[in-house]
Amino acid sequence: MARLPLYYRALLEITERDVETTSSERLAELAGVNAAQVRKDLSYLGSYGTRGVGYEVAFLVERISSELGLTQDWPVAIVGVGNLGQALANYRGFGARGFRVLALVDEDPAKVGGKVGDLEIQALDDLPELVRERGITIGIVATPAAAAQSVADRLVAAGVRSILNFAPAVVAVPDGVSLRKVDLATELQILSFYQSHLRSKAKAG
Amino acid sequence: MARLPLYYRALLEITERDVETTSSERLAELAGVNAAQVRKDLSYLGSYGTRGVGYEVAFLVERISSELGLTQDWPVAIVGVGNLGQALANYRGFGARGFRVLALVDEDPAKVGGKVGDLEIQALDDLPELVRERGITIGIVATPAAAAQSVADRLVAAGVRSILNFAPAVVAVPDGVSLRKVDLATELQILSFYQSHLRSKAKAG
DNA sequence: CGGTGTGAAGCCTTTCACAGCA
DNA sequence: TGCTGTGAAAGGCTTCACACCG
Repeated sequence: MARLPLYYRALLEITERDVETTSSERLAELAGVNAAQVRKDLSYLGSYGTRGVGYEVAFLVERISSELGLTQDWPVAIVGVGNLGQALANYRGFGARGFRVLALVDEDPAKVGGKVGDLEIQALDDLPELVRERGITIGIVATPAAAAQSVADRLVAAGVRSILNFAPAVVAVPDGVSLRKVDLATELQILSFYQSHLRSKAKAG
Repeated sequence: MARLPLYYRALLEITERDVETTSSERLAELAGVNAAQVRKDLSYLGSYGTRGVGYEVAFLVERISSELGLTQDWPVAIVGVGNLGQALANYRGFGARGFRVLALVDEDPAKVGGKVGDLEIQALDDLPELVRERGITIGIVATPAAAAQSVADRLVAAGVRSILNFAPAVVAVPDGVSLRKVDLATELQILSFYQSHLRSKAKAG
């Protein structure tokens, strides 16, 4: 369920305010969705609310953490150390929630051996070894479009089962591998579309 | 229509191969969607296909460009010049399609006056002036979560009607303003969810 | 009372299937 | 014959509305 991370964030916010209990309505507001939807989503995890009262914040945080698999660390490899790859490597938002960038890989021999923070950039051929030794479970593709499919193939071959693709290209993966994409140019084009048509309400996708 | 950018990209790929005509099936493959969907989407722009033959590539590129508003330049301002903001400022993928980063803004006085590439970082208070003078139409929010809402408010107040939010926070905007969000931590959490549940097929969202 | 849990309705998107035209 | 354009069916997701319980 793609909304769990939203609820998770909302609950953390509530926690910071030392509130012990919350309602679906309050959660809905913080997550920017409908209250009935919150209840339906949460009921999918089990009946953890108290009628007339609401949900116990601490318990729910625990429950969602476990559902999202945030109780353990997930070693991440970034392939393609250009502008974007470097920024992602330095981005603090990842480490905060158990995602640790433990490998940087680039095709360009001139970049191999260089460092970003504490991490050394390694060659594409080292991927299988890196995945094995560092327990990499998630691969981030931050290469140009042309390289994306072949990089994804090599990640899969190395044993990675989750891929986040930033390259502006359609990538195919075998069954059993999860793929998500973030396409910056597409996002801007969608905004441009709405701007041209003077409509309102681009969905926050 | 959120799939137009995909078709656009697919068509550009086809153009590079000097192919003059293409079918919905071929487009579907390149865009990673269903063929019937391609036809339905394109028919929404008008009946530009030839039965028994397919679509004329050059014409369709033209038509979609105009629909997406890519025939003109869109000046962009980036607010928040941390790791991510800097990377976005340097990212070539934007400029390629008419999105020009013409302003960098940061709240931190220590950063104001600094440079990223040719652009000088300016103060938040300069936003209205920047928007007016440089014709900014799109604002990119690359601040920490806590600042996101207030930055968005200031962008809107300055006259910006399209916002792309990278901060991990829910942001509200008035009617008439388009908002899209890109949440890196959420994407990873969704992958983590699928990984924990050993399922396949995370939708490429 | 107040707020959850949930069947049912409603809405929107995707897919099918095929008529119709070059 | 081949591929588009599109009505109709299917499916999925969201919202409503309310029974039920603390």
